[in-house]
Amino acid sequence: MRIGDAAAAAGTTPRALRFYEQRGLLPPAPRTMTGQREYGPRDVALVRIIRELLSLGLTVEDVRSCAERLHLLEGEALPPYGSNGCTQGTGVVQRRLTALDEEISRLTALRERLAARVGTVS
Amino acid sequence: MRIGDAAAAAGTTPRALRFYEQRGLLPPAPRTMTGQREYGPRDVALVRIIRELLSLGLTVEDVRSCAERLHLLEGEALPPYGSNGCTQGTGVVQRRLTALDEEISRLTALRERLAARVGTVS
DNA sequence: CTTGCCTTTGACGTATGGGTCAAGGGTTAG
DNA sequence: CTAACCCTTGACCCATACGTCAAAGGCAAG
Repeated sequence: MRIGDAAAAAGTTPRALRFYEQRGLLPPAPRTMTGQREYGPRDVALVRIIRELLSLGLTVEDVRSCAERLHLLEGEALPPYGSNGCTQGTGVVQRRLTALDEEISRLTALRERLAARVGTVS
Repeated sequence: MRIGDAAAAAGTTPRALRFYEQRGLLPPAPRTMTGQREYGPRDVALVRIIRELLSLGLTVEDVRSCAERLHLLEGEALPPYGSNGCTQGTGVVQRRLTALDEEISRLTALRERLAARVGTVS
């Protein structure tokens, strides 16, 4: 499977896959004799996981920091998320939750101050 | 008053003042014969208002869109914010409030989905 | 063999609110 | 007059998660 098909199968673009590899979210893909990347179904599944984690608000750096754990998964089984694998152990999700809470508080306070400026017109 | 003093008086930097002027938040400052910008106390007050609006979460574009109303203020009186001047009439603040609410909702939903992934470990 | 799509790398663009030089000229105190 | 600081414009920098473009080569079908 070449990059275009793998990207489509994972619901994204070749550019994103190269980006994930460059940033260490994906292990370097094996290459054909002519230098083209080769992907298998496990890579597609891995990309799906990465994209889900990113869509949940984790940063590229967050995912990269637990990328080794993702790579360690052998066989065809994929991690059940809640119980082991990447999310637990590093605390990266906890830190993200904290950051999200802080951002929500900040925006809420901003909203209130802004609303106070314009009165209770709503 | 030249730009450095005006910026200091308004609690910011010369760069910011040039930036506001370039982006249309401030009217173009009159120049000396040698091309240096000249500011008065009213300009300083205007910059303070701009900075407060920005700190309240309005974007540069938001403030620019009501810049004319700000410029219209004559005499030494400054607007009481809540009752007239920029904030009311254009709806820009209302739109910002809506955008803030949407962002808060988005982050809150994200927070919940992320928390659900990791379980109720907290 | 050629056409046309796919892949490679590298470099630049996106939006925000300015920060940070850099080169050249103004201004003021001594 | 000169040092020391101030001002001018222009251009590049930050961080995010890629998109887009470009030049150059690979691959399968006709």
